[in-house]
Amino acid sequence: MNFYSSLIARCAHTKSLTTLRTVHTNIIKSGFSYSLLAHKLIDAYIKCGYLAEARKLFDDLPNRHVVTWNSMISSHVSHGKSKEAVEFFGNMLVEGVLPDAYSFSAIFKAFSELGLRRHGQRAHGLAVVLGLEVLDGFVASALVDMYAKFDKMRDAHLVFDRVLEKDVVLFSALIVGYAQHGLYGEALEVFEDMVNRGVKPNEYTLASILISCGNLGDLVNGQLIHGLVVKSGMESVVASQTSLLTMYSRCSMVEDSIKVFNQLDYASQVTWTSFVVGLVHNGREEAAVSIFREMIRCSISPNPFVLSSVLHACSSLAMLAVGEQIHAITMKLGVDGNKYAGAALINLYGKCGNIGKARSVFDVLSELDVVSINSMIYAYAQNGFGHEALQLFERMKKLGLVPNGVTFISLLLACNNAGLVEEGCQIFASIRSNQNIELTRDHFTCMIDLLGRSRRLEEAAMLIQEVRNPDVVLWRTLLNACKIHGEVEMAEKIMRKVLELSPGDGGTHILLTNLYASAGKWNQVIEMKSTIRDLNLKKSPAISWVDVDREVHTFMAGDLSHPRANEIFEMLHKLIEKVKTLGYNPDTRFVLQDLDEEKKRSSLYYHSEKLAIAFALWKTIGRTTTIRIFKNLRVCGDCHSWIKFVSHLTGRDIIARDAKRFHHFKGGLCSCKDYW
DNA sequence: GTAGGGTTAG
Repeated sequence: MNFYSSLIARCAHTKSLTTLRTVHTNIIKSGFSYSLLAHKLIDAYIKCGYLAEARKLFDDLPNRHVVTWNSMISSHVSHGKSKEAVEFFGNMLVEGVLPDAYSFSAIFKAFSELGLRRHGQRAHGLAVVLGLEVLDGFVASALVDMYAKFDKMRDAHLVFDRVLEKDVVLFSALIVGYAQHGLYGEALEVFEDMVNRGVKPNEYTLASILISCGNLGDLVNGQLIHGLVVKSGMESVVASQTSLLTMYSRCSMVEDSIKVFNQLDYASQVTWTSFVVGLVHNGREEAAVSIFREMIRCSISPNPFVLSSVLHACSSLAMLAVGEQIHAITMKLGVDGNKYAGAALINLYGKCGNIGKARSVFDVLSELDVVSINSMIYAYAQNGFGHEALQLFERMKKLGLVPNGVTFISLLLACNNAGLVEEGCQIFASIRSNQNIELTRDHFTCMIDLLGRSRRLEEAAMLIQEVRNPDVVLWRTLLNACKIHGEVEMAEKIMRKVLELSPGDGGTHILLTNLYASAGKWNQVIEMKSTIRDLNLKKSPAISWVDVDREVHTFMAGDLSHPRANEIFEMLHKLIEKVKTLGYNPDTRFVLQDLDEEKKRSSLYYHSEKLAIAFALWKTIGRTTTIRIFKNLRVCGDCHSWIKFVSHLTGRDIIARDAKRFHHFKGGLCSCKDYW
């Protein structure tokens, strides 16, 4: 008996299941009544992680003691089998065995995991009746944790208050609860209380409290707690390090977060992830990509968090090639159906103008939610696919998902970029009647742009009246519409309004100058230019860039600085002569200087977007790849027409992303259907 | 003889 007993104990200690089974068989063979050893066997099977066998023994056991019930309950909870744990708990009550502190501390977690709120409350009542609620720290902290997970922070705090001897775990459970509900100030208050009472925080407490400081942007407390981490010797604990790093990056102290990272002996997957996320948060996209690469080199498998984050970095830099590599990694890991990674991929392809690929990512998503559909609607919107965006909105409604503010902004943008005025008006009306969506300035701006550009200027002006504090952007949107339709008088009125709001607004002066120029009012142009000079307003220069073979080349108008300028200009001249025979006629209305016709024409020829395209075509002669160019301002009308001819002439697809949207040129046509 | 809380994302 003692012999077997110690054998079982050894198996449990070394977690060797095979030996345990041999011992078990031998006990049966020896004809030994093993009911005396059964408890030990159950315990050993649990320690070896073999719950099925433990259960078999347990089911055959006569007189089951509360300790064995507890073992069955807690082992099932910790193996993620909360449903079974709840069944054990119920059966235990049916058999008339009273639960003790051990049973409660395990079972509350099962309830919260299964979302069984009423069960949890009933069990809480029983714990109160049995006098176990607040006397045992384990029970109380499990209760606090359960209520926090049920979003009942008030109940959590009430239980907490009733406990007389509060230990570090109880404090931490409440702090974590507050922090996870975004109540960082409350978390800090509890932490302060804890320190005042002389309860020493541990790594769990510190991790949560650092996150709270970070999210509050409270660098002072953050640094204080950093000191505490060092003092309590918790510096080398992965979670403390990760939270420290996150705290510094949320407080915009990137350099400090880099310092923390560089001092690590070992970084876990979560640490790498936090670091990359922090860099992206702080606009350090390139650093984020290179850290991500290092992570891969260190054989750390990336999770959807870091993939999503680094993909966002790629989209904001329009690094399509790198993004595609990461897409490949995502597929290899089999997480391309993950909604976070998927939304980031859709965003990437949308921002790089590859709507087909965005859609194919969307189609393999394993779970559709509002955000993932929003990403796809936004991608369609940016690229001028209005009808497709609207169709997706219908699908969203059919799936029973509730559209949010972002959905409506994307839909209005989609209508705007596709010139779908009536549809846009309908969407706007449905936002008005939707109780759950607040009409924001962005919604108005979009709508005013849509109406204004389709010459419904009066309606657009009426709409502005509804906005409480119309800002410069809003007025400038209307001004832009006036410019498109040559409405000088209205524009002048608006100009006065804008200058009241913001006397030195450069963009407005430039818009009005351009309007006078396109209306041929050169005297006013000269006047405006001198005002601009007096105000010392600078017009941001037009820049276009193009990514050829993973190298970015930048061009300004008439730019001779490129090392291959000769070849580029030669190519450009050839292109211009050829497209002229196809019907291209330089449109000098887009030259905003008072020059003679010939000079106006030649100033058009050297616009930055034309140079970028000529370069890309020269560099990729003989290939059929799509050319992608980017421009910091809106693409010029003459260039737009020229690019259409070039796409027809060369048979190449050209995608231009300007400050506002995408243009896909193919076979002499543009996806915007000349409406932008 | 059994038990508690943490760090990463649109």
